[in-house]
Amino acid sequence: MRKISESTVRRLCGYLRLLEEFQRLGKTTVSSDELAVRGHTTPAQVRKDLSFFGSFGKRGLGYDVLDLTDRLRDIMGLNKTYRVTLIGAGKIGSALVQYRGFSERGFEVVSVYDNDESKVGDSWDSVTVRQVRDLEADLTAEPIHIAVLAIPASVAQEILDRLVKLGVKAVLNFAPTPLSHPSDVTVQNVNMAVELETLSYALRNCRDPDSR
Amino acid sequence: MRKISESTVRRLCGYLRLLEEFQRLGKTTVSSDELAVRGHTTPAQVRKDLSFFGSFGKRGLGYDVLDLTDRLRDIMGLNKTYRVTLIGAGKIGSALVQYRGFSERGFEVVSVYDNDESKVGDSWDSVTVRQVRDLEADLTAEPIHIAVLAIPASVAQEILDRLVKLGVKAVLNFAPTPLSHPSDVTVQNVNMAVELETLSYALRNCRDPDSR
DNA sequence: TACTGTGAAGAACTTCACAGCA
DNA sequence: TGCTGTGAAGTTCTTCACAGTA
Repeated sequence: MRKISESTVRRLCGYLRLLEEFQRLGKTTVSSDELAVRGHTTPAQVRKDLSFFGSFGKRGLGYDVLDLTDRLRDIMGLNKTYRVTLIGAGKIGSALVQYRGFSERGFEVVSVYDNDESKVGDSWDSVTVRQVRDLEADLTAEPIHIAVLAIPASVAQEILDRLVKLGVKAVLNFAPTPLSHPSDVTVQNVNMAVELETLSYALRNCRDPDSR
Repeated sequence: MRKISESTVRRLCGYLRLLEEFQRLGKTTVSSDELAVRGHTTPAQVRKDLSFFGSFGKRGLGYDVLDLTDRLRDIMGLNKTYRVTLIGAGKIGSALVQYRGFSERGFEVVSVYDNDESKVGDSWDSVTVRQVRDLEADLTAEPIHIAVLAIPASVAQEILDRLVKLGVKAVLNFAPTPLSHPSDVTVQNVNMAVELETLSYALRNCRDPDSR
């Protein structure tokens, strides 16, 4: 299949969320126009995004809500449960593990690691915090699909290297530093500082934030 | 000034972080090549991004680390303190308020709101959780620069509308729903579900996650 | 008739390649 | 000589516009 751009993939996630909303509202059919208005994009964009994967609509009618939901879930690989491990038992990690959207969408946190002995052994929901030095032994015994890095920038590369050696192919990185990794490993970066600074830039350049 | 793309702005944040790193390492001068390698981009991209704002380098030499840091901080509007309010005193909100990178970079959380009476009055660090119905009175008395929405999708639009009426021009939204807002208001969306689903898509489409 | 699916046009972004300067 | 700054070329992404069909 042709290479799909990251923006398309991210929009597909959005359509999925909107479809679930339309479903709750009792709609059985939806047009590219309705998806576009609700999702702040254009009908052409919606149709183009979907067309990369096939023809899911009916001309003159639109898309069947349930059918399109299923197909998108399939395209996104969301019809299975993913085993997730969290590295770093700090505040961000804690908030993430407790986040319901996580498990609701099939992402199950099966283990938490930290190198701080005072945290090791703590019980988090149903999982116990383990020593990060046991990573190799544990992940070899019970492989995981996705690793979440909620650790300081200074140790992120080292941990990522170890995860890559263990065969992990998908990583969600909260450490504010660019990480090197083989091209068959996907690393998604989430960086709060970048989001805030983007807002700072917007305030700075569109209007003096103190001028109102 | 010409319109700068969001990708450029996000990369500028990255350069800033790298410059601080180079500074800690004692480097006084840096080339577009070094920034590119460390930031996983290209030298041409670095130079082009910077060139939108001026000529900060010396031909044959590179960029002065301290000088470029200053100029970038200025471009990004990071030479001032921003007053931030957090709406939603749940887990995400709690993790955010405690996040040090926040205050270190000049983003000061000055108030927290919730509509849950059992949370109102709680002390969070130095701020007390307030009733969200006091939003109008409080923000009129003491305006803020940035609002962070850590609330359910179902109430996010309503709260945003109230914030817009109060003159807030920058919002960081953690609610997993597209929000409508005037074009002079900047809304940055952070959506954990999208990040995880992007990883799911990558696992699904590059290699069967169970095949290793 | 109403809306999809899609080539083709247009816009935005990235990379190239080289002139110009310390 | 070495590296920046920048038009021009190349590539990717978005929008247009219309043929096709339920």
